Amino acid sequence: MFSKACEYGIRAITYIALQSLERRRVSLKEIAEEIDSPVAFTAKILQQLSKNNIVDSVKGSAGGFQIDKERIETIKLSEIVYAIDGNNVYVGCGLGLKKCNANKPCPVHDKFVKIRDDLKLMLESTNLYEMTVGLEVGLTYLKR
Amino acid sequence: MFSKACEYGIRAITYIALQSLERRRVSLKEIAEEIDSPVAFTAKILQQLSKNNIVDSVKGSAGGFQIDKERIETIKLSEIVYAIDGNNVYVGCGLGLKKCNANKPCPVHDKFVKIRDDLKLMLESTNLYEMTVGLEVGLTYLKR
DNA sequence: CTAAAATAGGATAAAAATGTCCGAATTAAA
DNA sequence: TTTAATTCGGACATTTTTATCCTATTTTAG
Repeated sequence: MFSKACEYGIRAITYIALQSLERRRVSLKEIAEEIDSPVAFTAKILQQLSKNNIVDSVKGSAGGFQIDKERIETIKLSEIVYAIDGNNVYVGCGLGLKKCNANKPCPVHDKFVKIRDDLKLMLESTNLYEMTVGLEVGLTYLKR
Repeated sequence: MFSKACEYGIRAITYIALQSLERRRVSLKEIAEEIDSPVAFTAKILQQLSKNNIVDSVKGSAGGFQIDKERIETIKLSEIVYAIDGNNVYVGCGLGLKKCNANKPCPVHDKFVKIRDDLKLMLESTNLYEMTVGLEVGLTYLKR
């Protein structure tokens, strides 16, 4: 559904959000360990998310990544996905047609629109805070 | 959502089905033209679909691809997708975790399960015949 | 001021997906 | 029986995605 980069990105941001709730700034190394992802690759993804103002990065010793506590509830899963995978998830024909739309639809246009709309709605209505809730109490996980 | 190979595959099979309704066997060349796909790559995909008994291939002059008329209504979109992309679409965590399940779920497990189940249901309940219906009357398209 | 710890970012490498080429095998028709 | 039209299948090429490496830069602490 998403690229590997996007999967790592979501997991990374979720972990950062969890720690940011307690005002802990976390290092790339810690993030990669906690979400079980390749360090350098994760760095690239976080750079991109930083440029898109989803996460704040601080250079230097004692630097790392964090998210404004107030923003954790307002950042939507859709924004993270968009920052990494662009609008590939939403746009584009299920059968790969360039100009598939309601006027000139592919044979499964309507059925795909339904699925995509549901996905879009889900991503847009899921915020970062919800994603952290289960983690604290060991109900949900970010690795394995 | 699907790989390019799978997109071409679905379009190819749909075109073959459309022609098979009138007992026309079609060549690779014709298929690739009608669905606007790379010829040699489409050949590989059709080989695979042929091995999975979704399409019949006939070698030699006047050879080509066709589907038993009776099977067109029973072949499901899900079978085509499975033959090319395997169960990637259904299985696997949205965030890329190896062992994500109801017991040890990722933070968005339930929400993804919902989307995936809907997609699965859609693919399993869509047969090849429905996909050809609009094509004959110019309501749906397989290229552009 | 220096050293250590961290992110930034360019260059490169490896792997996977996509796409091409060509000869072999098969079949129908001339 | 030869030729032409076709699929089959292996090898190769290209592009994209994933991943690594290394140096530069920034910042804190001593």
